[in-house]
Amino acid sequence: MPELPEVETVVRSLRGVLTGRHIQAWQIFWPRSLDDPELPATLQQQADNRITGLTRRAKWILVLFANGSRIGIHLRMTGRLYPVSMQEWPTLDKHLISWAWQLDESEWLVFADQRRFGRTIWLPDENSYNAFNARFGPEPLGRKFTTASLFRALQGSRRQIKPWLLDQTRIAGLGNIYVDESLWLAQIHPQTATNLVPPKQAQLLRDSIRKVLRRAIAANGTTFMNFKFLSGSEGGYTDELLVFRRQGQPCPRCQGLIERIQVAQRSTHFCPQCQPWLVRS
DNA sequence: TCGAATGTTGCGAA
DNA sequence: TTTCGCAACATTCG
Repeated sequence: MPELPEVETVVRSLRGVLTGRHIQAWQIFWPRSLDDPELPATLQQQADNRITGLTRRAKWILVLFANGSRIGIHLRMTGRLYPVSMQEWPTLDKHLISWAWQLDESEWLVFADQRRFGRTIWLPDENSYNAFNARFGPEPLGRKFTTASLFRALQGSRRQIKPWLLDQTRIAGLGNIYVDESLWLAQIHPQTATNLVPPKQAQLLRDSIRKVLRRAIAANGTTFMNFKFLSGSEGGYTDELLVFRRQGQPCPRCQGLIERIQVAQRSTHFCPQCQPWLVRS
């Protein structure tokens, strides 16, 4: 359950649950999910383990501690992060769980992950956080994601636009679903070379990305098989998808048939009729 | 049995 | 230097 809106949904739903709590114990079921095997011991040695907040950067969940250290959690394809009561905890099937924190008042925070791709990293200080932060491009919903900066960046590359948008060093947080949706809304063919996108289309693309992400966040994300936030609630954006996994169905804009092709090893959905190869302004 | 699945990384070859 | 394809990670589902 992986893209920006789903991660944002998890962060918002867990912020109130985690803020102010302490991690009393850490149970590890899949050690490889930890970037640093010493992380649990390191955390225990911290004088103050109070969680002061929860934020998101790209598709990472960041848990903030009182002394300025952070833990980053990436859900990858199938990760889920949710609280579980003390009563419920013993009944859980542990083989799907990568790790779990025991919080104050005897609640558990579970990181369950069917495919076990999810990762957890340790950012002890500002230096490590800055290095982490530098790995990503601008947040698409942030102030720095302007039409001018997007157009400039597009001019600097000759790659196909779809893999370019998926590249987290260019824009942070977009994944396969929302790239297809955004390109459809902006009427840009996914294989268009980035440097051939005219300024007007760049503006439309920037606005489309923000519109799609905002609507998805408002709907609590998209649910396929694995994404559920908190205990079992489903994301509502699944019903609002206009092209993703709708191959063979009529385009909502022009009634052409949605096609599915491979672009950069990812399944890609678009309308060949109203997303021409290259759009001129 | 094979292929594909919301993601990321690293390697080697154009 | 940039871009691209592929494998790997691990598991389930159709």
